[in-house]
Amino acid sequence: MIRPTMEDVALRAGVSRALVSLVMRGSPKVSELRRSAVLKAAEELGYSPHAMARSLASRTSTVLGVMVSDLHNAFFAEVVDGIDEVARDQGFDVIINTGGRSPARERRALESLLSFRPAGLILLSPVVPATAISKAAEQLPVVLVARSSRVSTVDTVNDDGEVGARLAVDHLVSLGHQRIAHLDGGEGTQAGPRRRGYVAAMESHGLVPQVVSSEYTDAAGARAIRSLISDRVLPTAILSCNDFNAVGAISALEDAGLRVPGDVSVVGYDNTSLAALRHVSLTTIDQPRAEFGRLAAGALLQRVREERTEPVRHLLTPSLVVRNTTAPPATSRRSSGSPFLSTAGGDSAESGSRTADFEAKSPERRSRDQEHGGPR
Amino acid sequence: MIRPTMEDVALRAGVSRALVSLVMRGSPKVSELRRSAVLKAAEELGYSPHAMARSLASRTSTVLGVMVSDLHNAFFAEVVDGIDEVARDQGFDVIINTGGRSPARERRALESLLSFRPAGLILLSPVVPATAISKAAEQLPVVLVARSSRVSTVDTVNDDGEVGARLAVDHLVSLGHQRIAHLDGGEGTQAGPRRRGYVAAMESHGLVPQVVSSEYTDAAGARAIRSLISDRVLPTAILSCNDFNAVGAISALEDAGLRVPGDVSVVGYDNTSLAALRHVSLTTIDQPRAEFGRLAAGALLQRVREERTEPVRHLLTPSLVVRNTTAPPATSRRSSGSPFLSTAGGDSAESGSRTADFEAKSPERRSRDQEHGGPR
DNA sequence: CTACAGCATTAGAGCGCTCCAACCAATAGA
DNA sequence: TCTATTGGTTGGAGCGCTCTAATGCTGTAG
Repeated sequence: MIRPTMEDVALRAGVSRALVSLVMRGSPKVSELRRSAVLKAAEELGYSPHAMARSLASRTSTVLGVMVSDLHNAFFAEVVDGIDEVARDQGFDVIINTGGRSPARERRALESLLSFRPAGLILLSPVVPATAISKAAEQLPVVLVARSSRVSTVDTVNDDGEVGARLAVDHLVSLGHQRIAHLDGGEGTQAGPRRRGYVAAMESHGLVPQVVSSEYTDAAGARAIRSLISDRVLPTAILSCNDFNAVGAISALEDAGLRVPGDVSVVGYDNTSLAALRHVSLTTIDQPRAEFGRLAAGALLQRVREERTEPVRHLLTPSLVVRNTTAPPATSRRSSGSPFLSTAGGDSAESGSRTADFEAKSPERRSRDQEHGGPR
Repeated sequence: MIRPTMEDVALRAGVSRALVSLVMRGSPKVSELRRSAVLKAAEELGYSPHAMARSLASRTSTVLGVMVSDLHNAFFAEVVDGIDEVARDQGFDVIINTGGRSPARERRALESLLSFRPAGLILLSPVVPATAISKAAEQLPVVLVARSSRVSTVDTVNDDGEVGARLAVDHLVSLGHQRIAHLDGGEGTQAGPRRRGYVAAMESHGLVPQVVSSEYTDAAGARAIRSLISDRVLPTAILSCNDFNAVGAISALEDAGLRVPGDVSVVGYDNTSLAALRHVSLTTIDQPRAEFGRLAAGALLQRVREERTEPVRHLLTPSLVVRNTTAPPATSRRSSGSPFLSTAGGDSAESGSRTADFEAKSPERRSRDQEHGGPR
């Protein structure tokens, strides 16, 4: 249970501790003779450097701290992949922490991460108050992902929810839909931009927005649909605030005897692995998650190396992924649809002519099966 | 960007560094006067102790390292929840790392974790060779979750896959099924016990096991079903190796015009959040994941405190969660079923009488909606 | 008045490492 | 021959902290 120190290696190799240090750091100014002797001794002793002592002595760190607000969400796993990739390339280690979406726990997690004196911090969608973030930013470089900030010492990486919502609306309009409702994400940080994008896109097509209050869960999606049905104001297409919500919406629609996409089209948001399951096969908006991670790590390392002091605000463009939950609306003339579909509204007739100007950005259909490994 | 040290606090409070140290560690042998003076100075300076310097000086650590083999899998998130809970209670910090299911990356992740000289290590379903694990175990306490080991210095926490598979088979038999196939998990660590449990359960009911080679992905589940259909040996019930596989199987069944559970019942394994989605509503086997984490952390801390030296092997009992993908088989007399159902086999007629002796262990139906938060 | 607790406080060594300045050949230049 | 120069090597200070032993300071007993 006791690990050998540099002193032990030096003794065994018959050199000084300082020389061992040089070898361990790959210094070029060590003779081949000594180098191999040291390496051999280290190998025999099972020595590996003590990261904390090293960073204490060098007053630098090769560690990046990452706080994940919610480990249950696979969204973050992919961001971490991107971070990991860049960090590894540049010789940095990553340590992760989680706050479980609770401000108190997150605060503790932040403190804990800080106590390691990492070179920098990446916070994935943190829920702690902005003051806690800017306080941390006084001590080391901080990058925020999926959360915005106005503090000039922190960089941010976000997706452009307005563009994403617009992509979805354009897609539905190009299919011929005119009555498109948005199941809103409520308080969620990204709900605002998505809602704004939806409203703006609808208006730019001359259509009437219909925002239904909902949440980021499948239960909330189902609830919203049931209320639309009982109010007899069900549209021909739904844009959910995220994939979970969309899946809940689909269930409720099917429970009511409606077919997706036959009677109602549904678009999700996030392109979680859930959406890619053939059983679900959800048309949705994809965010370049790994790219989020790469950009975040890149921005952080720039700060760490003091190559930049002005803040960077990455706003990534999401893309549309067309799968099997969207289709042209059932033509109202044939009226083959359900009795739930309301006949009111639709005061814009010319929107069909805009179909042509739609074009999905890099639609991806690649299978994501690899990602679904079960526990072993 | 420069953090204050203990020295700074001492100076400002007009005391010695050693006294500050005592206050920081909550020592009782400090007068109230000095204590508050120190605390005030620390607060004003925004001081917080340097974890690495502390652990270096004290030659102890309050950090538990956790290596997660796959962050994308929500299974591990819940295990981490359990670990976190216990660790926090006992004043330990948790740092997480991931190896992305690649032995090479995992090895590096292990090294990285080790370089922090944590008090102990928990490895969640690692794929590194056993030698790497036992080498690590020479340096600090190690607990394995979802992977077994024979090394006497490492503790393990696993679910009893044999019992889980038996629960599933018993459930299906109690519904009247006799032709039950198992879609096998192949090389996955837990696939063996599940397969053995399935075979043993089938035989104990006097039924003929039908093991179909598959994998832990939804694509593999679909593939397996298609081959069963084309071979005309589709049973009335399927026990998948995990939930993803089950969802793939269900899709393939539905694509072929079969109804679940009307024509074929399907049982998953793991009770991932996926299974709980109302759109999926999968009957499955639940593992007490948070309990895994709690037990792992508990076992680790025992070793850390040197309260125990003999290995501990936790084997937790899974439970059946009945949802909507299982039902009694379509009676063959009416033969309303599909042309795919083979008529061969079924050499045991008395198994129906065993229906009564089945009882699910703590079947849980509580909604897991809370867990499906989208990114914000 | 001295002795001796008992308590609060502190000096100083040291944890495993890095880094700087110094050192020591060995070679090159004058 | 003597001084620079270079490349390899080393001692020692110090990173921010803990911990042990020693210190000073009451207060009480002898």
